[in-house]
Formats: sequence, structure tokens, C-alpha cells
Amino acid sequence: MKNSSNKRPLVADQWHPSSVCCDHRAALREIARGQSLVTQLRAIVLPALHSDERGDLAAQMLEGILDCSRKAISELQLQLSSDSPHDDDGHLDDKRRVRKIVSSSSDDDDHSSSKAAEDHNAKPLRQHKRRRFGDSVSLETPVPHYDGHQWRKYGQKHINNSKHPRSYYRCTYRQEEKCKATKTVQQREDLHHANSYNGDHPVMYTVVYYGQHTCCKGPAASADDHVVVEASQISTDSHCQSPGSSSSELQAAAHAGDSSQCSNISVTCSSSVVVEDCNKLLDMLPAADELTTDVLLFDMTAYAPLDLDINWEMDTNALWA
DNA sequence: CAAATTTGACCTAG
DNA sequence: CTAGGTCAAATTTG
Repeated sequence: MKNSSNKRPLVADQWHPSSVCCDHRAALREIARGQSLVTQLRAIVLPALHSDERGDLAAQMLEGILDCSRKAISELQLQLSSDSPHDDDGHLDDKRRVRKIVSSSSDDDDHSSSKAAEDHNAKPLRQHKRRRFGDSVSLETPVPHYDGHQWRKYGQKHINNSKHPRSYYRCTYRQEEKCKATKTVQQREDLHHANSYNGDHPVMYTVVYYGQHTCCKGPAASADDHVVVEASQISTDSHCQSPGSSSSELQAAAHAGDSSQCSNISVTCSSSVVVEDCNKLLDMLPAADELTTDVLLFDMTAYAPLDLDINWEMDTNALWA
């Protein structure tokens, strides 16, 4: 306490790189938390307002917030990485790249593997490259799939010290649009599991996004739709979002970390930090008296119309059965 | 039947 | 050698 609690150096000078790091990390954490909250807020607000013209406005504002935080994060990460020079994860290794190029002439191109196959008689020497994107954004959320994009699961791994597997997703349009965005989803376990059954699971997931979406498949139906965000680069993203576009990702996520998330989303507000805010939100929403019972009953159904699809209901039924 | 997921093998960084 | 990321055949799902 005596240390530097309230005289925190804002842009801290050169002589305390470590404390700068700490500050930045703390800031990153907070911003990430904010992103998570906004994501959840969006999940609640947009469906509730979807018949209201203010929904557009709200969507834009929420996107704006996410965009701000995204930029703040990349800014902080930039500073962090410049503070720790040994962190080299900017680019792919040369060796790796060479090997990759040698093994197959074209990277993303689908048909390359067959050519590479003839080189080795037995195996076409797969091209695995470790993900090393500088711009990864992680956040924690009970709704890991609610980001407006479609993902296809391509792997799942048991991770060393965690009891929940990590699921690997890539953009569904990876091939068609060369979209390199990927994400991992892993259920957290450090929430107090003591009373994990209050009728719902206070399950939180850690979602890490890698790369940026270069696809814009989402908005197919949304030519004049809301949620059109300028300055879209995405990381915690959710642009390109179209109503009812994310059924597959829902399924994916449902199988991914675990069992149905649908409970989480409604109960989202029953765990950890998120709780308070959601509760406040719930208090506020009906107050805007046009949002009648829809909001109160938003349990599952409120999410369905906007981007979640009916799969939620399916899972829900499973739960309620 | 096509598309998505599962799962074990493969690959690479540390 | 191990851990973690990716591939792709097999399987499941819609």
C-alpha cells in the first residue's frame, strides 16, 4: 500500500519498465473484462431492441465500444511487447517458413497437398505451423460463441493442467475467403465449483481470438442491416454479423467446451463479476417500459431471433427435460 | 448426401 | 521429450 498505490505513473517513465508492464497487464485485463461484459450486454440488449429502431443505434454504440477497447488492447500490447524485447512472436520463423514452402509450393491453396504427396512416398509431410499471431485477444465469457462469426471446429486438445479440453475453431469461410481468423475456447475451472449447481452452471469460458477476419460472410442478409461497423478489424469482433447466421458455431461451441451453454447465457448473470452488471442491466431494461415481458422472459428465446438461432432452444430443452 | 464434428496421428517449439 | 496446434479420415448430424 505504501508503495505506489495512488501515485500510479500514468505513462510511466523509462525507469520502471516492470511496473509499466504490470500496469499494462492490469489494464489489459480490465479492458478484456470490459469486452466480455459488452459482448454479453449486446447479447441481451440487441435481442430486446430488435424491433425497436433504437436497436440500430445500440448496436452501433456497442460495436463502437468494442472497437475502442480493441484498439486500446492493441495499443497496450504494442507497448508491452516493446518493453519485453525477447518476445519475438511477431512473425513466423524463417526456418519454419522455408520448410513450409519447401514441403508444398502454395500455402493456403487447397490442392497443394496432393502435389506434396509425391515427394515422400508414404506421407505428404503435413504443414503445421504454430500459431504466432501478434494480435491475439483473449476474453472470458459465458457465451464463447456469441461473436457474430461462424466457426468450424477443427480440433480439440486436452490441456495439461486443466481438466477441460481446449477446442480449436477456424473461420468457416477460411477456404472460400482465405479468412485466417481462428479462436480457441476453453472452459475455465477456477470459479468456485462448490455450489456449481444452483440450478445452472456458472460456467465461464476463456476465448482467445487469433488473427483477423478477412471474410465478410456474415452480413449477407444484412445489406442494410444494423451492426455495420466502420473501422472493422475485429478481434473480439462481431461485425459482419447477420441475424441468424451463427447456428453452426453454436453447435460447435456447445460440443466444444462442454455441455450446453444456453443455460449460461441466461444465467450468465449468475456467476462472477458479470453477475452484478447483468443484474443491473436486468433492472434497467424493463424500466424502459417498451421492453415488456420479452425482456423479462428473455431467458432463452430472446436470443434466438437475433443471432443465436433456435439451437439454443434445443439445448435448452435438453436441459429442462 | 453434404457439411460439420470427432479423434488420433502428426508436427513443431521449447 | 513434452505440450500444444493442426491435419484429415472416420463418424455424426441435418
